[in-house]
Amino acid sequence: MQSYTEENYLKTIYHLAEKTTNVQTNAIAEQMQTKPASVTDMIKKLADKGLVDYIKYQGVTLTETGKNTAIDIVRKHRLWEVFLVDKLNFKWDEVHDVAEELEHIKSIELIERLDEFLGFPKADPHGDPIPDKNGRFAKTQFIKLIELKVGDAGTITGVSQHSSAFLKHLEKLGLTLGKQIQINDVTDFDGSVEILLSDKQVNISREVAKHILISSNGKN
Amino acid sequence: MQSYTEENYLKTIYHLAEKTTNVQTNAIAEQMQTKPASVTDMIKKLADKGLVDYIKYQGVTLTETGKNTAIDIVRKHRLWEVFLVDKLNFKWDEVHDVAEELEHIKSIELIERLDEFLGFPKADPHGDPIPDKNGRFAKTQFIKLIELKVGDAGTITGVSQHSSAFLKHLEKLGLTLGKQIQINDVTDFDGSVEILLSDKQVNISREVAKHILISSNGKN
DNA sequence: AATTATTTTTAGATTTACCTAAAAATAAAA
DNA sequence: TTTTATTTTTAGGTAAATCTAAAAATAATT
Ligand SMILES: [Mn+2]
Ligand SMILES: [Mn+2]
Ligand SMILES: [Mn+2]
Ligand SMILES: [Mn+2]
Repeated sequence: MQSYTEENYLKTIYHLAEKTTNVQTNAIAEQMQTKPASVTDMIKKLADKGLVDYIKYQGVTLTETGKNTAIDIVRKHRLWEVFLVDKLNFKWDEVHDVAEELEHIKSIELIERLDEFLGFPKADPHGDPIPDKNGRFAKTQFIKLIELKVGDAGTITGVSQHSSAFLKHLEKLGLTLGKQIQINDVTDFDGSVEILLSDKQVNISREVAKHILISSNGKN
Repeated sequence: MQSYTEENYLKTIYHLAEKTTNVQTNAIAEQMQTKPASVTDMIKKLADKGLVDYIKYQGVTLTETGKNTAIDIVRKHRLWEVFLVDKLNFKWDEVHDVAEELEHIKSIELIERLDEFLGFPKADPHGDPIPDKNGRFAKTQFIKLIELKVGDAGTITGVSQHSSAFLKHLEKLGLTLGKQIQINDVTDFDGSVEILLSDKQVNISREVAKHILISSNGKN
């Protein structure tokens, strides 16, 4: 049984490991809004518990057990997000902090039944995949919108940035999950992208385009 | 802002204060499965925060703020219990421990929307009243089944014992909330009570009869 | 009223999750 | 390959919530 704090560390390490194989102390500290010294302390504890492999100065990797635990927390987090949006009418930019707390409720039964109640959803409100009760989930094949070329079309199926400001911005522009888009033009001047969305046209900055994930379905 | 622990103390004090005006250290310790010394420490902290009035050796009482905080936690606890039973199909004897955790999730928005989602329920699965968002609730007028006389009738509207064993027992006997009952007989030998329930007859011990709450609706 | 029993509080420790400041190891630059 | 910069760890300490053992206050009995 892990403490809330341990669970948060495991989840953070898991997410960081999606980008770099060896997760560094400083990266964890930044993500968790804490100090590197505190991270070292916690890493030692997690290593003692067999949840991470740790060699001094070489960063950490999750063990099988550690990874499974992390995936389970991710599963809970995403299921709760679906609940908040689908059932309680939260907006997709409002759910993260509450889910951050709810993910730590310890009851297998609860999460099984919640999953069923929600109709066994495959993705959360941000398009991130929800692991099933065995921790399995399809590794979704996304392309960043910024990588599309003029003429390319696709469907918005995810975002790689979960800040409320970013999500609110997308919402205002009508760039929500499931929407069909096509690239009309890429502005020479600032690299901003002109998108065709249903009938209207929308212009988004490079920065925004980087964080929209597209499942490509045409024109190439 | 209170810690989970502080919230649990406040709730415990609130419940104990329903029975005795001055809540004693030992009573809190027993209820919270901790030692009296720990309780004294916590009481001092709660007193410093203005949540309880405390005179050494004289026990504690909740201040207005403390009472409001406690009621808010009770509200959350009971709403989550309704959610678990109504939406996730938990049995009434399975919800307590999970609700014990869920009640500490800190989000006013969450609980408002949950309340609405559930249809603003007035009572939890055990018949206990759910305070509204201003902390107000009707003080329900119950009679213990054991106090009824032969011939008296009424409706089961609550229980004063929440242990899983007790609730499972009631369920098996068909003595669930909303059921109409009538007292057929009280056995001389052991004081057990013979109840008419729909068409069948049920015999319950004095101990069980003490913890069933009836809203009397007839024959007197 | 004195004695005994119960309740409550204090004193001193422990564990968890943090912190700061300084030392040690590793990586990057000159 | 030194020197410098960055990263990571250690050393020593704090605050929250607990504990045990012992002392103090209150309540109950003789
Ligand atoms: Mn969390
Ligand atoms: Mn999400
Ligand atoms: Mn609780
Ligand atoms: Mn209840």
